[in-house]
Amino acid sequence: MAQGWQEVNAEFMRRISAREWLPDQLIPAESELAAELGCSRVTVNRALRDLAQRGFLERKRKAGTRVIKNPERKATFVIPITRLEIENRGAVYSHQLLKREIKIPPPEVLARFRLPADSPLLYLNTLHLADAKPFVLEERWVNLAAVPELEAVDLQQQNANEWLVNHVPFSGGDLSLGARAADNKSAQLLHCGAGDALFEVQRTTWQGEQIITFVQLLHAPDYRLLTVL
Amino acid sequence: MAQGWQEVNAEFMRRISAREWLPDQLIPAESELAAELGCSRVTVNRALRDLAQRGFLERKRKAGTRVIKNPERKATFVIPITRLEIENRGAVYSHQLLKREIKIPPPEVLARFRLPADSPLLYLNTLHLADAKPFVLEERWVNLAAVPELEAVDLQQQNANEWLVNHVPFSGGDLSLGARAADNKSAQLLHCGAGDALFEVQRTTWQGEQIITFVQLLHAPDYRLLTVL
DNA sequence: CAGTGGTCTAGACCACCAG
DNA sequence: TGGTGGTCTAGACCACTGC
Repeated sequence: MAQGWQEVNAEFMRRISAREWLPDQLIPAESELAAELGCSRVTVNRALRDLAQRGFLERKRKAGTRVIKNPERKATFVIPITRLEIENRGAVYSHQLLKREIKIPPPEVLARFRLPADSPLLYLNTLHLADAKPFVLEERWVNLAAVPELEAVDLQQQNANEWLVNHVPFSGGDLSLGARAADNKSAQLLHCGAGDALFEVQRTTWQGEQIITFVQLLHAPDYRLLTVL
Repeated sequence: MAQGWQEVNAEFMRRISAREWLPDQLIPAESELAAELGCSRVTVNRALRDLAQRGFLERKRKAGTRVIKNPERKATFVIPITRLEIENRGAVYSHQLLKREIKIPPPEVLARFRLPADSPLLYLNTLHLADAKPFVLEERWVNLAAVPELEAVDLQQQNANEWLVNHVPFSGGDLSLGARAADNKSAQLLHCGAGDALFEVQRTTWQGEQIITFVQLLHAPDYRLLTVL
């Protein structure tokens, strides 16, 4: 007789895998399952809730619980702080602030911030190095209206990424991954050839309705983002 | 007085954001918080468990619960079935099976399968198209010892991805994302220039100890993988 | 050892929504 | 409108682990 919710969870998982519960099919109600397995309904609920969160079941009040046909596999990536990512590889982190200026960004950047056409933003261009070798080239736009304190920070010492993480916590954001050929300037900075295929990450971060920062990361060749399904 | 666990959760989140609970600092025990908020300990537990799962708290028996210093942002991507990904964009899906043969793979592939040096695998080369335009080029190796039924399937009709999803459910896997320059053959198939920067996904899928398949996806230029944090 | 989180139970009320 | 999942409560036992 199953006791813990993890055992119950595993048993339900088995039934799905073994096709005892068919895709698109309703499964018994919580109370029935609880009676069958000899545990409380709360335990069944915990197990089913977990399976639903992991994408194997769909639950609706009154309608009941059904098995999902094509369970979508989800991959979770950790969005690391660059310094920690480098240090976790056992390398020494350093960074160079290549440019820092307040200016009006190009229209495609302004559009992301949903700001009027003449809004100045803080532009930062930073090269992050691992063991003194170029690791990732960062271009960042910061909405100073949202984080005015950043203007006074010495970004030679602490990079903007880290300062923002520590001072503007728990915001939302979106992420876009792709590939881009290195232009001449990037190639020079990253010590690679012009035209080399580089892994690119673009991230917009906001808090509430306000957009805080837009950052584009161009990684050195051969960089790969890894995860487990 | 907070009643539901989501309210309790939000209140705790507020305390973290507002630095009432400082990073690296222990927070009161569940029973204390329950007394303070006037709800049961289970409700507090549910709220704290959620915050821990989302990476804001670290919980240890006896040691207590503490606020994490640099909360890691996590991004979740859905790993789509190629056909559905294309159809969700409103395009018509089709695919071409370019090659299908059973052969001994190169050593770097064999190593991923953890198989002896002379193990033959099923090799599949498939081009997936959206509205008849090349979308992604797939190279796949399948361990037929793990899924012998696949050998008899007509993969002109149903692509291997879909067949595997529907017949070998709920396996684990790992994922690697990067950028790669198009070689001549890939460029021709994807209708792009040789050397173009392409977004590459490599995925290994296993069930239990057995490795089922290794697949490499080369996306057409300008493809981007999107998600929300 | 003792305090913490992890979990189970039984019973209860409620929100939702398909029929 | 009744059945379903969502959740709360109070009390209890247990596993882990820092002291």
